[in-house]
Amino acid sequence: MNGVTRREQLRAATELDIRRHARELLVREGQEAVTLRAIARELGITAPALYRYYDSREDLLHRLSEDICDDLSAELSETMRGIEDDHLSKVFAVCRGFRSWALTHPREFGLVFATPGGNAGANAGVDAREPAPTATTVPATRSDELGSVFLGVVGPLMAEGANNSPPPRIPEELRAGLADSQRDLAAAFNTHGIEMPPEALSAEAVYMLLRWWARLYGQVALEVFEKFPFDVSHADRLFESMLEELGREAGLYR
Amino acid sequence: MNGVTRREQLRAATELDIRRHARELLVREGQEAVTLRAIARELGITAPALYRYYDSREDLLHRLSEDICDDLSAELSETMRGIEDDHLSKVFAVCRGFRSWALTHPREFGLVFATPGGNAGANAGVDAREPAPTATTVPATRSDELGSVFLGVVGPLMAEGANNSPPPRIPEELRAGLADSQRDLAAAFNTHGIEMPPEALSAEAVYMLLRWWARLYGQVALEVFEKFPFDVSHADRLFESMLEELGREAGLYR
DNA sequence: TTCCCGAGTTAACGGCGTTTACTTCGCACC
DNA sequence: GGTGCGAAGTAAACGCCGTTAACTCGGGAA
Repeated sequence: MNGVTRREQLRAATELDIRRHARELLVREGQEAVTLRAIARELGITAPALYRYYDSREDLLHRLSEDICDDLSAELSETMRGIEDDHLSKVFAVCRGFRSWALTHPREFGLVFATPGGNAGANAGVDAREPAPTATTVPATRSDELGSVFLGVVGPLMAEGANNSPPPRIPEELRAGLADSQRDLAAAFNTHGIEMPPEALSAEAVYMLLRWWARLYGQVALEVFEKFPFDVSHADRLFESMLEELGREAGLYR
Repeated sequence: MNGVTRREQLRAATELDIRRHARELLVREGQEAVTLRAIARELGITAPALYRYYDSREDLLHRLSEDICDDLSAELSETMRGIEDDHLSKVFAVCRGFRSWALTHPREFGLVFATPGGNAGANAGVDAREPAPTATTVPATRSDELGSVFLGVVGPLMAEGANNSPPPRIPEELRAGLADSQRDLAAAFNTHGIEMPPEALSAEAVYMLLRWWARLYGQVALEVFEKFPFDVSHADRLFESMLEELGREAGLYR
C-alpha cells in the first residue's frame, strides 16, 4: 500500500527521538553533556545502539545543528508571517527574531554559530567549499532552510532598492572581491528559487549585505557570550539603534 | 637573602610548565584535547599531581585563558610600539593586530572570546559582575592587561575628539542606558590609571566605543568561525573598509 | 636532628566514545 | 506456512577521561 515499510517508520521515529533527547540535554546542560550514553539512557536503550543511526557523536552533533537551523528558520518564517509592511520592515523583523532566538537559545546558538569550520550550519546560502563530488549529485548537503529565509527577505529589499540607494563609497580594492561574491550570491538566489534582477545585485548591494550580517552577528554574539566591555543593561536599545543605523545607511529608510 | 624560597621557585616553574603544555595542546589539537592526563603525560608526571596546582580542569582552562589574554595584550602593545602617528592610527593598529592575532590563534580566540559566561576573559575593563566581595579586597580578579591596552589606545582618541566629533544622533531611549556605561567606563579608565577628562566621556563617545567593539568583534569572529554567508576571499579588504568606515563615522578621519 | 608538609605516586571509581561479537525478530520470498 | 536474511539491539570489553583517597618521600624549618 504505502511505499514506506513499518521498519522504516520505526527507524525514522527513533531517529527523531534520539535528536529530541540530545537537544534537551544540550539545552539543559550544555554541549558537553550531550553524551551518547546519556541519550541512550533517556531512551531506555544502550549506547552502542546509537551507532545504528549515527556514525559518531560528532556526526550526531552535526545533524543536531542542522535540526536547530531548520527550527530557527521555521521560527523566523513564523515571525515574519505577521509582517505585511514594506521589505525593510521584514528584514528588521528577521533581525530581531534572530536576536531573540539567540538570547533564548544560547546553547543552540553556540553550537551552530560559534563552532569553527566544517559545521556548515550557518553558511546561509552558498557553501562553495568542498571539492565538488564528481558532479551528478545535486542535493549534496541538505535543505538549507535558513538560507532561504534570509535570502527570501533580503532579496526583495535588494530588488526594490536597486536604483534608489546611494552608493556607499566602496573602496576600489574591494570591487574585485565583491564581484566574486556577486556571482556566489546570484547562484544562491537561483538555488533557493528567488528571482532576482541582475542589476539589483550590484557590488553596493553585496557590500551592504555583508555589513548587515557582520553587524547583526557581532552584536548578537556579544550579547549571548556576554563579552561586552561592560555590563550593558540596555542591549536591546543598542540593538534597535544598530538596526536603525543600518536602515539609514542602506538608504532605504522610511 | 631573597624573599622567595626555593620551593616557591620550583612551584612557580612547574605551574608555568603546566600551562605551557596545556596551551600547546590547545593550539595543536583543540580545546577538548587539553586533558589533565595529556598534560601530565607531556610533563612526565601523573594526572593527580596537577591538583596540587589547579582545583580542576575547568580552573586550569580559566587560568590558561587569562594567560592568553596577557599574551594578546603583550602582542598588541608590541605592535603599537612602532606606531607614532595620531591616536586614530593607533586604534587602527590595535584593531588590525586583534584581527591578525585571532586569525593566527583561532583556538585561543575561541576559548577566550566565544566561551559563554563566567570566563571573564574578554570583558576588557570593568566587569561589574560578582556581588562585591565584602569590599577591602582590591585586586579582586587579576591584572587585566588587555583592558589596559584597549583603554590606553582608545582613551587619548576620545580625549582628543571630545569636541570635534559630530553628534551621531543617539536615539533618546539609549541615553539613559549610556549614562550607566559612562560611569562604568570612567571607573575603568580610573582603575587602569588613564586620566580622562570627564567631558570626553560623552554619551556619544561611549556609543561610538560600543559600536567599534561590536563591529570589530563581529567581523573577526565571522572570519575565525568561517560563518560568512559565502566564501569571502577578500576578507582582509572588507576589514580595512570597515575600519575606514568606523573612522569616518567617528568624525576623526584625517 | 627531628619532624612537618607539600609534591608526587598508586589505586580506584564512575563515566565516556567506540568496537566486536552476539541475540532477536520483523518481513520479504518461496 | 515455513525459511532465512538483515536490521535493531545487547553485553562485554578497550582505552580514554576527571577526580578522590591513601600513601611515600624528601627538603627545609624548628
